[in-house]
Amino acid sequence: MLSKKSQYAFKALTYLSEKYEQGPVLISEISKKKKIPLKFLENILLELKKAGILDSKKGKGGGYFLQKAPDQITMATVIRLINGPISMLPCVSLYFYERCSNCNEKVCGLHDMMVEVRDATLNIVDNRTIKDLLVNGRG
Amino acid sequence: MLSKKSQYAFKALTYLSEKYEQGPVLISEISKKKKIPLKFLENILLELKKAGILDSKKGKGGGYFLQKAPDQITMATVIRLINGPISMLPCVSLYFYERCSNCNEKVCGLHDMMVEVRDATLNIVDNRTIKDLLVNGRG
DNA sequence: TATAAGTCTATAAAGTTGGTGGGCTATATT
DNA sequence: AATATAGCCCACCAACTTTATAGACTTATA
Repeated sequence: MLSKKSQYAFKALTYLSEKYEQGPVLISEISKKKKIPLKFLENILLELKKAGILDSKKGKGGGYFLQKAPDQITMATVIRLINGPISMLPCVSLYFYERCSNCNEKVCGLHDMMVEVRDATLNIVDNRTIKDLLVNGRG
Repeated sequence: MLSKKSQYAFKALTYLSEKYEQGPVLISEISKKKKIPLKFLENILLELKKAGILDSKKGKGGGYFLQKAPDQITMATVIRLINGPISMLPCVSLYFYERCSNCNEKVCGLHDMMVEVRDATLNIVDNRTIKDLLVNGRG
């Protein structure tokens, strides 16, 4: 399941997409409009910034804004950053791989099945962007 | 990600599948062979029993055994029981549905996308059983 | 009735999640 | 230069979940 933090991140990104190329947006504005706890949102936005998804400006007239176009930010990137692995097992993860302790990946039925699930999921989240979150005034 | 508990459950079910219709198997035997903490395994097996997946016999000569054939126990059933929702959001879950707090499902891009992910995942885990976990002496 | 083996209840350590508080730093304006 | 604005950073915390463990209880068999 996606954490609440991830859901907040998507709401914030949706909001910032609507304001894309319209200058910096205040954290407090996003917090208010999307009903996200201010300080928690602060952490999330900072994380998105450090990952190169957002950028910010300090001082008066400052705020946060998208660093790339909405259709250049994939769902997979955001999920991995804020939520963690997309795979159901560490041993099938592409970005968070960890060896299985008590089983041999090469002869593990569960492994094979989870690879399938991973690929089916990636097929969607790798090919969708946050632009897809705001079709027809949605969000 | 699947919890350690889920992985233990699958290992135990794999082992019990190999011994299907060969009489009760001791918890301690499964624990030893699959390297699963005994008391933890106890809880897991009991849960699987209460869900009608396993059955047991007490006293001497007792133990656990599959209540259905391995190919009659879907992955989805076990995951939902031991791990929880398969969906990435409560608002798209079929078995653990919960309404979204601050968004309208009918006009939510994230919702729509997560429905896709759910269906792609279900398409696999609904059509695989624990029999598929033990192809060619695997496990 | 002794023993084997599952069942039930309770507890607890460790880690994760969701959230807060307060001070620091950079920027714009006057 | 002073001040106000707004993001940055650090530290902490309560609640919950995960991963167990301990011990007493029940039931079946020989």
